[in-house]
Amino acid sequence: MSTQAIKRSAAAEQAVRRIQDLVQGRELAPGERLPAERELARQLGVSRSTLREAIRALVVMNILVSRHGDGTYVSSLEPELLAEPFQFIISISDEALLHLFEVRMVLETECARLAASRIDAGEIDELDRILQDSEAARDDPEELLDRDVELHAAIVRATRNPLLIRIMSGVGALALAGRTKTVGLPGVAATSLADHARIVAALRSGSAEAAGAAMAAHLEHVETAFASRANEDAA
Amino acid sequence: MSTQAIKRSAAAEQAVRRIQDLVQGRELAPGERLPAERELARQLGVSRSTLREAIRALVVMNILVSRHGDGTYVSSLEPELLAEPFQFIISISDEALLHLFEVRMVLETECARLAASRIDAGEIDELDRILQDSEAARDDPEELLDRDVELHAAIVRATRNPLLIRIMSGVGALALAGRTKTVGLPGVAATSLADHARIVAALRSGSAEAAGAAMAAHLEHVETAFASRANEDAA
DNA sequence: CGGGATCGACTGGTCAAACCAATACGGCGA
DNA sequence: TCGCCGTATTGGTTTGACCAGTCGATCCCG
Repeated sequence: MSTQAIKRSAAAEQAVRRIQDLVQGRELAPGERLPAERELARQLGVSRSTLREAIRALVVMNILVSRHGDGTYVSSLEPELLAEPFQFIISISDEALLHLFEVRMVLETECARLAASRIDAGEIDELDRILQDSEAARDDPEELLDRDVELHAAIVRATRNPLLIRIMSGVGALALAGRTKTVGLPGVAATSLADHARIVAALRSGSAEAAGAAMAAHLEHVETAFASRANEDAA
Repeated sequence: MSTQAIKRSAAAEQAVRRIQDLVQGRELAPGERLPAERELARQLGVSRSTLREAIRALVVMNILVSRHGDGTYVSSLEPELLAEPFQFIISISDEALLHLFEVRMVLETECARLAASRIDAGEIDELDRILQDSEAARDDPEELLDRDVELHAAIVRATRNPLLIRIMSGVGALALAGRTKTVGLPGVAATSLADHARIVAALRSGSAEAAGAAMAAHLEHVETAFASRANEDAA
């Protein structure tokens, strides 16, 4: 490890950058162990406290992993892991519910398309199981909502795209707030069950077009149901 | 601020989560000032060192901003700002970059479709201006990159969907890291100029289909250019 | 001789108290 | 009124101590 003393000011910031560069430059490989804090602090010419601030920052970003009593290691650096904190960016927003349907329409239909060509047998089995559970919970709105969320999440996962999964889980968190308002509407539950079955069938057939269309239709059903209820409320 | 003592173990981790929740729940607004470290540490029931680790982590993620001698503030929370630290992800692996292309393909083509039906004359003028500036900067990669980003951002804004704009500005910040790898490739600049002109023309005509197709074609060009470079590197 | 319990060295986690350094702000003087 | 300066306040860094897990070698017992 190439290490040079760090000037006293902005020491923590520079320590972060230094370590990050070592990781980025592959001088520290995924899974590799860092020197002990006391030793690394000495090498970098900063105090242990300052170094710990730097390490903590990188741990929170899932670039490093600290194991109490053992040591600090470079994480696997899987995109899935590194993308995790990214979700925060979207979950910040709150004025979003109005435009949520549009975003879901864009993202989820395309997710369904991608999933159609990548989903494997095991995942299709999982979708079938969720459908069965949904049927069984036909009269339990709470349970139905959970299965709803589970189904959509499983489809997104089948895209195998970590970034997309992160973005959708952010959007999904927002969607949850909206869904609690729509699931209770008369007829929506039954319609959604049928829609979901159609989506899964399309995924099984492997047709991207059919899967996308089925998802789009589903979202449209929910949206119109929500819109009409909003109108009734206004009346 | 609602604060409760934190159990001694995993104190730093919990302090991060606590503050993050306050920000996410808007109990701490963008630009708002946090209590002084010594005071906040007392409120959270942790030592100042531990609290500083938490604060440092959030500073590195651009969620907080510390000003020496002044105080610690919540950042503007602009998506571009929050996404910046995660450019690291893209630079780490080409795999992540491919995921990013996929996400852009999904989102930006749909943005172009939406924009086609909502864009107004003033925005089209702006796009024309950007195109002209791009032409003028044909031989200045730096400038060309800026205009590239500007054009894509303008199209996204034309969707008039705040949530979509938010998500895309996060994705756009990530894309920045990738674009620096692609802009310099021979032929890409010229191809992109032509692609951009075609996209703007489609938007002017108001055809959602044409706009989406033009955007999809553009992204595909860039992706294949990158993929072929990656192959050359491997050879 | 084999295997399990034990102990100690090492590692990260937390705390405390002090001092440095930059900023804000109020009072003072020109 | 304007500008300077001092002081209180705030973040930045350091040091040293102790707590709390983990690992591995050693020791003892069966």
